[in-house]
Amino acid sequence: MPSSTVENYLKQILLITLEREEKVVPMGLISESLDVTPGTATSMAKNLEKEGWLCYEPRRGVSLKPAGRKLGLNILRRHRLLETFLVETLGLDWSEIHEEAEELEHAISEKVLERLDDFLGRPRHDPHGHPIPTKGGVMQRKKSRSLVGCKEGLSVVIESIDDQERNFLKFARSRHLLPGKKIKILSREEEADAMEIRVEGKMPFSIGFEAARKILVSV
Amino acid sequence: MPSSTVENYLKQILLITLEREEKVVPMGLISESLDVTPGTATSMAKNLEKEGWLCYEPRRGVSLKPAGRKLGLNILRRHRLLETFLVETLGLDWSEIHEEAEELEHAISEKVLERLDDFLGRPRHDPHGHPIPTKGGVMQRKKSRSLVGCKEGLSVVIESIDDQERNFLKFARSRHLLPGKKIKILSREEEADAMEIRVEGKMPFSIGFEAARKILVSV
DNA sequence: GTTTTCATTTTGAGTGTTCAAAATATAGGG
DNA sequence: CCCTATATTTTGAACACTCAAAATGAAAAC
Repeated sequence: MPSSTVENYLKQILLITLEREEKVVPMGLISESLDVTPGTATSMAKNLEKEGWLCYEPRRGVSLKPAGRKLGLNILRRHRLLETFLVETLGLDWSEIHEEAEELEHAISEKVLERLDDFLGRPRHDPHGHPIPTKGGVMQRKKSRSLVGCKEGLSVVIESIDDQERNFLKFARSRHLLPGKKIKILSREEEADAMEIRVEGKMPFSIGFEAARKILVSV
Repeated sequence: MPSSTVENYLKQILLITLEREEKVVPMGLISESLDVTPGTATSMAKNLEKEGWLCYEPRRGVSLKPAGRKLGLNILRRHRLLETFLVETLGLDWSEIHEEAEELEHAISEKVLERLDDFLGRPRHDPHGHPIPTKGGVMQRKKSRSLVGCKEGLSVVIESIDDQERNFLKFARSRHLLPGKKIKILSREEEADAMEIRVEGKMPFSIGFEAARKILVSV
């Protein structure tokens, strides 16, 4: 039975793999995202290789083997289902569910997870708009673009919010930047690193490129 | 923040303290109930003392300090609320919830726990009939007697089932031995170590003293 | 008052995970 | 081609928890 440390490494490596669309993940990204020193990530990578979860190529990085990918997806499923439960059923705030799910995902059994899935009505997306992998380990990956790349005048629908940071999520909710909402890009100011947008039915406001980058949309 | 190991030790020590109605808990009972070697229990007791949870008197045992008692009660609260949730909301079987709750109790935050408590309607007893400590750390202790000590002809109500063992719980449920059920003692056979009982509305059957001991009742 | 028995403690070691700091590769710029 | 900046690896140590097995203490049996 893999420890929660192992589970965290594999989940994070999976997320980085998907994000970069690149099989090999350099050690730096791992140590940074898990907040451990580089040396720790290296020694852990060797352990994970010995246990068959991934391949470790010195000075290049790691790449998930099928077993590691499967476990990573499974943890992601747990995480996202739990987040959904915390918001839908217990009414927790969008901005505080990540840390909670981070703990619970390692403690919940397969059996309880499936019951929870039933109870929630087998949702396909979590509250952030991220897809929930199926029990079989399948996760549909739609190529969504970031708000930051959208031209003036365009109307788009928010697909997901790609940041777990508390304060950013609070901001997003306060401006009604939620999955499913329609928004229009009123103007772009290249020099000011900002754009002006309007969420349907709300007041227009401006948002910096850095923040807009975290908002994924579909046309 | 106490580790789940610490939490487990304190919860178990609390349970033994309550059961024996004796402040000092000998090391043997601890190592047995947590399934660790005696040496491990001793060295852990020293750590727990250093951290202020309890007093350790060599060759006598440990006794909880207020902090340890409080944390123990808190873990017990988590455990029993989670068991209730697993049965009431997710429909898990009575006999399988103990192990599940055993894991989750260390991962759930205070905040989520209180939301869960609200969601469940602030139950006072878990599915086994055990009292759930309040948020403030109060647990009412009714002196209930065991079925094994009941005389022939007596009618009693089941208060709780004092065993977490899967197979025993399965047996109990199959015979409708559940908290709240009324039962009548039809006869006692001292020599046979068994008694014949009838659950209200069901067929009579006999139960050994060993099993009857685990069933707590009120007159 | 010895001896036996049983519970408990000590000792020495191992596992998994982590860090800080020193050593080493690799890629790019001069 | 060398030199520097950066990413990565190695080393040595620590922490929390665990075990097996030997040593000790205290109570019970003789």
